[in-house]
Amino acid sequence: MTNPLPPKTTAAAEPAARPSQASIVKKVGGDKREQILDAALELFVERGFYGTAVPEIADKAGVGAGTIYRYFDSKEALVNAIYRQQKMMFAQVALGDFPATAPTREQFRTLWMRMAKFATLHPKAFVFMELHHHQRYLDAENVALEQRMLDLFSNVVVTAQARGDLKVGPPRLLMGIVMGAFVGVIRSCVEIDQPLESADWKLAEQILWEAVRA
Amino acid sequence: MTNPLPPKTTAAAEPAARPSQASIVKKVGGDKREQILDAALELFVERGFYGTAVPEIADKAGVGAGTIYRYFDSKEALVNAIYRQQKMMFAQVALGDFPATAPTREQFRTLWMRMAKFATLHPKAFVFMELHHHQRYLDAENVALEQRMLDLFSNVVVTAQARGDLKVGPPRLLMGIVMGAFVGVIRSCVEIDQPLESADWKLAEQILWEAVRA
Amino acid sequence: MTNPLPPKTTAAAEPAARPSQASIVKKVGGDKREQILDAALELFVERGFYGTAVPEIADKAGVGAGTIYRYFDSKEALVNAIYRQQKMMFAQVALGDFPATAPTREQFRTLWMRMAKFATLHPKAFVFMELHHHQRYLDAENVALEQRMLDLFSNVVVTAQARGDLKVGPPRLLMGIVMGAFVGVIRSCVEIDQPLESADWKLAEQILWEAVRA
Amino acid sequence: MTNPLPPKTTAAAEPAARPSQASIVKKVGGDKREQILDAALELFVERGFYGTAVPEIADKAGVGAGTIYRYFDSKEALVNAIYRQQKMMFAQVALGDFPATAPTREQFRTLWMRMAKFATLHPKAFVFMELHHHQRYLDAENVALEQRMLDLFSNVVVTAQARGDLKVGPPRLLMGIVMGAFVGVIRSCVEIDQPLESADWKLAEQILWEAVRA
DNA sequence: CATGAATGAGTATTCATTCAT
DNA sequence: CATGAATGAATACTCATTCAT
Repeated sequence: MTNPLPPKTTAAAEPAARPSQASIVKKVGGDKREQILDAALELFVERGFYGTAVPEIADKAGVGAGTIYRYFDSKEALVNAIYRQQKMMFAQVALGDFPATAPTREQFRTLWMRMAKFATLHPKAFVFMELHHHQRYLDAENVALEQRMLDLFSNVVVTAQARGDLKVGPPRLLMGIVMGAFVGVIRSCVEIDQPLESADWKLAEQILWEAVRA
Repeated sequence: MTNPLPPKTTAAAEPAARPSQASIVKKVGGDKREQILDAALELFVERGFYGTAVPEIADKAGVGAGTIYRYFDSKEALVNAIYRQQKMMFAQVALGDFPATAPTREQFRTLWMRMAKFATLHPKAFVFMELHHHQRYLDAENVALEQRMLDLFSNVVVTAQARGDLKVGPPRLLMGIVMGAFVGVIRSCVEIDQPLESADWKLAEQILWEAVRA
Repeated sequence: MTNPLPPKTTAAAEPAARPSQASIVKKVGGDKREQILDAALELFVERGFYGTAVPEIADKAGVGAGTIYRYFDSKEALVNAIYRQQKMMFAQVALGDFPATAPTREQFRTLWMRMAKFATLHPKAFVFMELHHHQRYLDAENVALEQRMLDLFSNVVVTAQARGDLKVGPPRLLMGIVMGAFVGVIRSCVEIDQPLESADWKLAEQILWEAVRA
Repeated sequence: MTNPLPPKTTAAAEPAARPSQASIVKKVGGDKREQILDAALELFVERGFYGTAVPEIADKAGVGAGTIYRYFDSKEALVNAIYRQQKMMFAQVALGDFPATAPTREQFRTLWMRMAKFATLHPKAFVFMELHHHQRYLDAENVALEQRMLDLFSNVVVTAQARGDLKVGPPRLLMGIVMGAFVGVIRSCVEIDQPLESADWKLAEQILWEAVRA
């Protein structure tokens, strides 16, 4: 036993292709970064930010602990990067090409089903965003991002109220109800680790619409 | 259904109010314990379990760091004690003397307004319970306690569905919607640190009832 | 009896020399571990196990406090590693290639002088083993190791008694006398921090032989 | 040489038995002090000085933790008090009314058997004295006490050597051998928690005498 | 006198981060 | 670039000692 811990031959002795690539070989270089983000997301969801050790993330990502600091300035920067990434992806899915001129009923359905789609594809990401909402370690940019999205949603609600399609009342209240209910639905199926049926998503949508319609 | 959660819950698990008071000044003894529980609740809500240092709790409670360990075996025991305490208090308020024979509409209103009352009086406690739901450091007793409460709520829903008063569908889904919406409402006002008006609580109740009624 | 204590002793229990050296500079890696062991040995002898703080060990070893935990799981694991190491080294020196067929007189002299040699080279190690004998924090493996060595010595005594070369009487008694006297001699010179002359070692050997010979 | 260790240097150092009892009820007051000394002796032997917590001592002694500080200034003062007490008692038994004019053989036997008697009656005390020999927390008085006893023994040896009754050689060596062997014998029976038979004590005495006689 | 609740300095241990290889 | 050994500041927890009752 000369070398008790052989120097872990990382399968691919690949020549680093620089994380910042503008084009083709997006995979190789970005791989490590993605691995880290994925591992961290999962662990942060399971154990929280302070409950997760950086070496644990490195282990799960299959990289050295020091490597994480090549891609992120600090643990805090990492959690902020995840938050930003997920929030942007969520915004893309939920609000991209939003049918601004469609009837409220259709807007509501569109939003709900898009959110449902996102949450089904990325349940961890959704829970992550919920948990890290308003945490002290979120940076200014993420706080602003959060605010902007809130405003967007708020705007939709106010507009719909103005059209007389939604119940009158504090927009915050209506949004809180709808978003809260959505999270509640997500949780109810995450807890038993079993995705919701499509029919149930539609039922939920119907229920919530009846709740907030004028 | 007068006492939904019989006091069987391991009273022995906590030293309760260990300090032996001779007689008159009953306050002094239990005070320290309460101070610690209060301070910890607040900090756990703000920074999470792992994000809160024991000496911080001690500082905020106005006691020595070592004193915490006279009342609780460990930081984990402390968070479990808080969880248990709050959950029991919530159960007391929400489910104590529950109108089991009343019409569903009234049951719903009763439950909602009681929860609203609790959340208004103890907003931190409510957020605390939400955050610590299903955390790894919750002990078996608390997991069981959580389950029992879920079953109680579930039972109410199933009964009401059987009576044809609520929409058909997975009880978990309905409960998730209602509880989620409730949490969403709480959050919408906790975030701006401003309690909800009584009228808004009633509005919210009305909205949710319309959402789930048959 | 060439290898009285085969190296079966849980090599895996300790990471041995975890640092993986490429090849040449084999020293650097194991150095830290040795430094820690040496520093700890000295301090444990001077102040005892509980009287020695881990940072003190780190200071004396010239490493960071955290580094100790890269090499040893805990303070207890450290003291056990030292005990094991010293006991094995002692066994090697004292019992390695033991003249099992030689006359008792020569066996006695051999054993005594080897022990004397060891104790002269590693006086601290000897005192360490004496002090930590039968302490609560010794692990099962070390307890077994201790027992095995006792049995070996005991066997030698019993054999010699059978040959009629030693006084009759409880082997434990004879061993206690010889080993106790040996320790007494060591102490008498450790206390004044001055090694014993070779002539005195021979005198002591002569004295003890006359004590136990038939 | 009737009283080899004149009593009470620094009588004032300890409050002795402060509790003022006129005469009859001697028990109650001094009891506590004795209980503490006894409990501490036992625990110090089992777990060492630093390994024993003051409240543990209090528990075992059946007194409050604060009470210990009524009788001893500190934990260190307590261990010193025990050491002093035991050493004095040992001196009393071993050296009281020492047969200074008797033949060396008889002196040797007397000393050995008295020590054996003491060690049989107070095995814990004996082990305690061995373990705490030369510890940093022994105060000056105890160090001096230890030295005085050593000198006494040394004197006996030198005298006997001068008479030609003992082997020539460093007195320290001879004493180390005899005292070490004695301790070895004690240990050999303490380890198996079984007192030595009277016959074995005599055998050991015979063996050691043959070892050191001229 | 006796107590034991309270304390905070001190302990073992962990972990984010750095840096030599 | 990637690594993981090394670090020391920070953490949970302990314990000698005090002091109000």
